[in-house]
Amino acid sequence: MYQLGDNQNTLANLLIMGYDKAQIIFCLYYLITQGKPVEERLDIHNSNIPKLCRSCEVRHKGICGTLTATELLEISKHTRQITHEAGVELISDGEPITSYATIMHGVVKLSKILEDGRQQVVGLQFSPDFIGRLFSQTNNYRAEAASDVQICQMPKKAIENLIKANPELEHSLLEQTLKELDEAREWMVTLGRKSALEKVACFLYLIATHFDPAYFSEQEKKQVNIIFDLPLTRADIADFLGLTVETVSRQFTKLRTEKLIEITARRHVLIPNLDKLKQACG
Amino acid sequence: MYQLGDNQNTLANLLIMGYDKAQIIFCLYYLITQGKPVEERLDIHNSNIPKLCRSCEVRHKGICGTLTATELLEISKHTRQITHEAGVELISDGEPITSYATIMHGVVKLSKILEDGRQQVVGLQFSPDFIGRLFSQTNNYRAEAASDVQICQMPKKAIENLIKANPELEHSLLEQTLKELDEAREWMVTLGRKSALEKVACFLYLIATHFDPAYFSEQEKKQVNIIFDLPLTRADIADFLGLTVETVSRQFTKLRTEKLIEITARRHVLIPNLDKLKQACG
DNA sequence: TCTCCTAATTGATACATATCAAGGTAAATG
DNA sequence: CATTTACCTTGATATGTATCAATTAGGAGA
Repeated sequence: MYQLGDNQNTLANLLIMGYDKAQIIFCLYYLITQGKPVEERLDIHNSNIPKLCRSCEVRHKGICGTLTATELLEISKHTRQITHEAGVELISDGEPITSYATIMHGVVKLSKILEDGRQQVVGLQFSPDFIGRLFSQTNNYRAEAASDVQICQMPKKAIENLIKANPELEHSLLEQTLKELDEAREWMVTLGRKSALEKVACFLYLIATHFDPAYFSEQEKKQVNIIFDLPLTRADIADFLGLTVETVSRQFTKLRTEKLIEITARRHVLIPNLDKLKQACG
Repeated sequence: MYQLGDNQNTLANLLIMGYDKAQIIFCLYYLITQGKPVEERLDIHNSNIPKLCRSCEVRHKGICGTLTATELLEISKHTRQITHEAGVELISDGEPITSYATIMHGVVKLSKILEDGRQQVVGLQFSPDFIGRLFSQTNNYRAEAASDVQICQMPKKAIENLIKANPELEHSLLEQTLKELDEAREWMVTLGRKSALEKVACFLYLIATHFDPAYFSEQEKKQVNIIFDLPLTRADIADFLGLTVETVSRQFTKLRTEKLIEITARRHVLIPNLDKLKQACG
């Protein structure tokens, strides 16, 4: 039998802060396996950076990059790093917003669904993007883990208070929002004015240049093949491009016969020449 | 012969601040017709609000709503209210950004053009929206006056300095950017997943609810017809919806035969029942 | 008021993509 | 290891929208 002890209050606070049951169970699991209070995870003697954040790859990127050590310490008291399997719903359309998150690993798919079931993917987000609609009571899209993802989640209130106190954080969020708006508008051109083949080429180009930027730029320098696993199923790709699965599949084979891509396993793609692929984007 | 006098420096400053020739000629015109220095337009004895802003309808809306009297006075030294005819290009894609603006009247069309000439309208903006891509060196879309528009223009530097000094302004801009992102994503659903008829219905619904909100809400209360002039040509509508002019035209006639709309003159539209139109949006 | 010019509509046809249907393939499960 | 299942591909056909072509309507200017 595991004794909660002082952690009981901590867990109660999680409830108040809007964490859902699954998240709290995760914390319980953490406590039991680690066998020590949550607070101890922050080691301020060793360094000014919270223990939780020290090994975090996005620590200096995204919104965390703008925070001071003190702020990071404060916010890290409320954040939880959570791993989700592909397919898990992170945000439900129309539901009240309780928390925000930063993507540490993986790809998150934002989508909207019409009453009759038609679905449109309205955005893909990668590390270190911030997910959740700021300053709103309810979500107006659905977010789902496209691949296995690791996110750093924090309660709505905590972020909102931090924003009020830190104009630099708000600036960073404005920059990300502007970037997302640019991307959304760029995608509108693809959705509205491009052929099926161009759409699929665009999608592959997007993934090739976003999925693992560090890896990509190395590859790019070497002028060799770019290899990656698609983070989406054909159905998701179709919903992103405003096409059907069948059409997406046909364009994949077309690109393959034109030697613009190679497909080994279903999701495994190799791009021999990124420039050529870019030209196929229209 | 008109003597510039002290205004010569003021005009020279306009050049430095990045105003283009047309705008400076407008200022000259203003000076000549008013016969007094630009600075006198600010009357700080009468009230704390700059004279230029006092009669402005968007004074309490958009970004101006967040400014203090002092800030308004400061910024109004650099702002110029400019009227443009429909069709005038306000922002050129790929060009350096020199100024931003708030829309006072009219509709502004944001578009992107592919090398082969295909065009996609990526946004429509109404009063009191802010136009221009913040924190970027170059524009990544084109902005054009869709109707005759009146804008309040200010140099890039002036706004950026004001943002640094005033977190509330940055918050307001973040809110608008988030709203635009919501709208862009909503439109992606329309572009990707809706039929031509639904697209046109959506467009009409959008205009009906945005064009003149004050007028609309009165009409709405009375449950009577909504009447407005379309701010776009059929070609622009087609580029907004990812369709051709012919298809747009056919859907207009279809909606007309289904009694969802009436078209008197080419651009003049009457909507007898907004709810029915909304249902046609899918 | 008339004429001209552009915008908009309408018609005929072509084509791209959707839809319906049937396999095939790789991973998951017993 | 066999079986199931979900995912993907391929084929045949249908359909919605684009394209090409002609006509009409409306507003600007003479």
